Amino acid sequence: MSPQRIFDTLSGEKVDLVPLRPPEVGIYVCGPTVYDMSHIGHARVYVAFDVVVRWLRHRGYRVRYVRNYTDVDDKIIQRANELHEPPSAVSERFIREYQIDMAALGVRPADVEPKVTDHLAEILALIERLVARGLAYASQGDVYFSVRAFPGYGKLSRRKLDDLRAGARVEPGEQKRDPLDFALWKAAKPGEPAWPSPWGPGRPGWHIECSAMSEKYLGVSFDLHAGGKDLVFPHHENEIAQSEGASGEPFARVWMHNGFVTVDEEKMSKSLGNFFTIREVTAKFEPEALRLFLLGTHYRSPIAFSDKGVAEAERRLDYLYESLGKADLATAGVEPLPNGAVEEALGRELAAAMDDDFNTPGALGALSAPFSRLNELCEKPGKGEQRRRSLGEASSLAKALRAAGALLGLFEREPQLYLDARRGKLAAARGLDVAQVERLMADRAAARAAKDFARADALRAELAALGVEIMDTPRGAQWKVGS
RNA sequence: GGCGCCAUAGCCAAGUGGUAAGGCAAAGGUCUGCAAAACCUUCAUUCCCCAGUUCGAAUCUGGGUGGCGCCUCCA
Repeated sequence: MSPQRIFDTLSGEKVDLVPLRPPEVGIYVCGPTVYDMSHIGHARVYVAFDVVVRWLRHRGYRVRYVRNYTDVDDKIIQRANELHEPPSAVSERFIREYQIDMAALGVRPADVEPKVTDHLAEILALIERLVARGLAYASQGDVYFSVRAFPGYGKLSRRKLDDLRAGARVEPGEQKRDPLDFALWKAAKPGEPAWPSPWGPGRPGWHIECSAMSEKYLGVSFDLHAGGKDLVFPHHENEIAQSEGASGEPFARVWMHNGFVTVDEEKMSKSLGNFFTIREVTAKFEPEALRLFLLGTHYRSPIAFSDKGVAEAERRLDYLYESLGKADLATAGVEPLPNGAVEEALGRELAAAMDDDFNTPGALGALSAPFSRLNELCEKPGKGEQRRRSLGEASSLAKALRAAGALLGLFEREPQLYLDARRGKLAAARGLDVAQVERLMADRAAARAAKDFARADALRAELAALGVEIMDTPRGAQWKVGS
């Protein structure tokens, strides 16, 4: 088997995945800070790495996937104050909302989803190790990491300490020895959530949690660490400093970072205010269409979010489900043939794309020809023995396509359920009276049976005015709501 | 200012040395009572510009232009 290629931020090139303890692969993905609804940028990360995990498992790796929740943080506290709620109520609510969004997008839960608030002991132990090794120091209830004491600092983001100096920020009231130093532990101000520590009551800094929790669940050294590109510096750089500083061992072997979602050529972000929540988009479009849209661009490239783009993905998704639904009807009770050249090509092209740094656009491209073939077989199966062979091939092809889809987290639903739900939603959006449509459809069927084509066409026009498209099939007329 | 990324058809988007995947849109066709859907065909002698390396470059090197990102919370 050819090796899995992955672009590694640390080395700056594509590398072979060489697991530390094959066939196990440990992956840590930085999860959300739960203080608000998730936006499309979050959708992108978690869809991207959901596909990575699905693919690695398909390749036979035993993946241990850890994705945390940051449930203590300045922004959560601020939000809690605005809402006059305890911070824990805010974080718990947005964890639930996040889970709803992820489920809608077909993002499977990780194997371990640790929360910061459940890992104070591990975090405090790690900070103490850093202090003991001379890499961290306490200062008036805070504890800081001493960046200049860790020789490898900057290796992930390719920065020199002296270049960083100019931009380093010092918050008012901070007691750093060096502007580059960052907080491991923050002394609590009155009214803030706090845990006891050797340095007084306080809470963890942002970066230390990932070092502590990845070590607990994946070990000091592990295979893959991932997140959005914006985490390279300082978050992931700081994690390396903390983890390697404390252990003296290498931290994550390979680092993966996904590109941004942009709107009007700019990064989608909270501070710019140009973000769309996942919930807003999935109210308008099929959640799965958003997933398909996201997978249409390689995970490392920027992707320009637009309604137009998602709408196009949604039409494509309709096609995929309609094709599979057609195949289900046509091949009911048909014995599938053994896999042939089309299935073989599909598997090969899919693997070639995915093995090369998870090239999902390439993988989607590999689906096109087989779907065309599937439609051809189902619509024109021929007669007699020819028909048996056509439908047998269609049956095995549909199976192969579903398996391919499952690797990408696509078209896993029953086509008929998808199509019914979709039609219902579109009909409701248009305020269509489904009973009336069915009545007109029945009238038209009667007119057609009586060869009264003038009346049939008049009824078609009437339905078209309502936004209904008619499809005459060998099994009778079908209808759908035009988009 | 420092560091990094990107530029492929009307639109979206793969492809990182061997002669431009795929999707959308568009045009023609097959099928159909007429349609729709589906299927078939057509659709970049060319990959931002200039120079270079090479038998050969969208792919490598140098220069330019344009855009974006990180350096501060961010996925």
